[in-house]
Amino acid sequence: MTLHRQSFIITENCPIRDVLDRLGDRWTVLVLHELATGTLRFSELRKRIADISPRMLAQTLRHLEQDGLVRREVFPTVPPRVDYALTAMGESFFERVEMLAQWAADHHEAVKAARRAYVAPAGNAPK
Amino acid sequence: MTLHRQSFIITENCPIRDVLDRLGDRWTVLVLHELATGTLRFSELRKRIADISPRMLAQTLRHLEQDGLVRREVFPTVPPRVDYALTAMGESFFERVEMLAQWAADHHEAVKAARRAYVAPAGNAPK
DNA sequence: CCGGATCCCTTTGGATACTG
DNA sequence: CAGTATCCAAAGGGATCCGG
Repeated sequence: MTLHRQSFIITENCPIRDVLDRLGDRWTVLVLHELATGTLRFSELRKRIADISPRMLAQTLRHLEQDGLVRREVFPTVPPRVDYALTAMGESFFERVEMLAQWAADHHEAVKAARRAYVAPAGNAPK
Repeated sequence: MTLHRQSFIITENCPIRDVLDRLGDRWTVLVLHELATGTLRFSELRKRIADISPRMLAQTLRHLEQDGLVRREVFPTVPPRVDYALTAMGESFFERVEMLAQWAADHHEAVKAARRAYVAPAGNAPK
């Protein structure tokens, strides 16, 4: 999500953006969800998420690591082994995300009902 | 965010996805933030968000309306006037989003510090 | 086993033009 | 005023190959 100059809330380093940009991509929440269950290796994460490509898994983990939400530990064995785990900050972040997920679960039926009941406003097409 | 078959958490109608897909786009949170201050007209929203295009504002509002988070009221006057306001569900949703934003504000410095301190793992480039 | 580099297709969203 | 239609550029992300 590239940010744009000149907006009410989007300033150069708006904290809200810094968080939401991460939630916006397709995999971050899933990775956090899996790591919340405990330390996992790269290949274990791949198995659990199943349809994530190694490229996106690595990228997602790099971002989370960079932000201090995930800790990466390398074992110089052969074959190599790399462990990933949530940091304390990662856990506290995930708590909030879970609360949002809880809201979603609680209101999912209401949202789906609203979608079914919805009728589009009469559009005014040009031409 | 197109969902893919066969994943641990991503099922056909995963509630988490239903929520996060909305948070992921660029404008939803901003629109919610503005509407949280009270009822607004289309053009008022445009002024407040400033760099949103009419296309994206309309699209974002349609989505929110469809999900039952925003109520749309048309006045058949001339010139036309359309009001937008959060529904009760929209307000309760925004509460959670704000809690996430609060976390972001609280930890923004820590995250930025982590980013500065971060050194990329020794890459293994081909060739 | 871990994960970077490259290629390429798909989706998102900005700019512009137009209508009821 | 309140939108919709169309076109197009940029970003996201999958597939594949490769090297430590």
